[in-house]
Amino acid sequence: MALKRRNTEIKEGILHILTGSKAALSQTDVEEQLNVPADRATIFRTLNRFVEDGIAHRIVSEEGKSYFAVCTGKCASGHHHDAHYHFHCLECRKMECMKDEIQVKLPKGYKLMQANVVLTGICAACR
Amino acid sequence: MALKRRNTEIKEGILHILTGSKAALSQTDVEEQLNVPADRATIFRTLNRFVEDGIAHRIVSEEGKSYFAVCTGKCASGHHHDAHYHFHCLECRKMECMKDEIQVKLPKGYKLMQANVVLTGICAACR
DNA sequence: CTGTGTGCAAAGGGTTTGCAAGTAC
DNA sequence: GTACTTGCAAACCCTTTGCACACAG
Repeated sequence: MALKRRNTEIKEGILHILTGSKAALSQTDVEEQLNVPADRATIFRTLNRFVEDGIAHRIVSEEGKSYFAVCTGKCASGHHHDAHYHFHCLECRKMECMKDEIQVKLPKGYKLMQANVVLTGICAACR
Repeated sequence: MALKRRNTEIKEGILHILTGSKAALSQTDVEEQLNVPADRATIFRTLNRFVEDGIAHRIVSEEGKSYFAVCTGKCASGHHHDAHYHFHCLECRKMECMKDEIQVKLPKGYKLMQANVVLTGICAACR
């Protein structure tokens, strides 16, 4: 079972940033946008806690960096429906969450637990 | 334009390993399977060169690690068709290349250049 | 008061680079 | 001989952890 959570300024600040952002944000992004001073480790732990608690989901870019975005409705703790895909723009570096989910037809016997789908290219705004 | 390539034992050894493997391999995997002694940096550069030259493609796992696999036919230098998806087994840690390609319907104006699709779970062999 | 949250500092792990020596052609 | 390759060593970047103190409930 999960630990109890407390409300703190930092947590709410981070959540507010995530909620207000259309794109998924890296830890560094969050760090820069946060107006409350906070340690790297704190942000790291907070983001991970959000993922654990089903508040946000993590996307790993093709560069190996983690990005975070608030979950849209369907996510529950430990059971994410984040099979929607993401678009990472090489120009503006934004990691956008796309609405559509990918359709996967896994062979027999395979148990799917998570999906990490990142498309890379140039977004509409940058062309 | 690309540099000229030379044939060396290390390069051929690495290529042989990749060709003979059904799963995509990490740099460490290659390092362990290589019978010729080779430096980390060399393997790193060789793998990257393979990707540049269109011989192999790179897949980044949900953990941020890179995996490499030989391209299947359609890949050309700088223009990969690696939109097929990959399955990363949490049990045996294998990164399998699946044959099917994902279908993506990108919004207008988006230019797709690369895809990194990794599904995570338990593979058939591990259940 | 109890246990979660935070900061500081340091380690970890994979990736990347500079430079000089080695070697394919 | 030229220029691509390799090894060594070190740097890099993001991520992660230990520990002691701060603070919400």
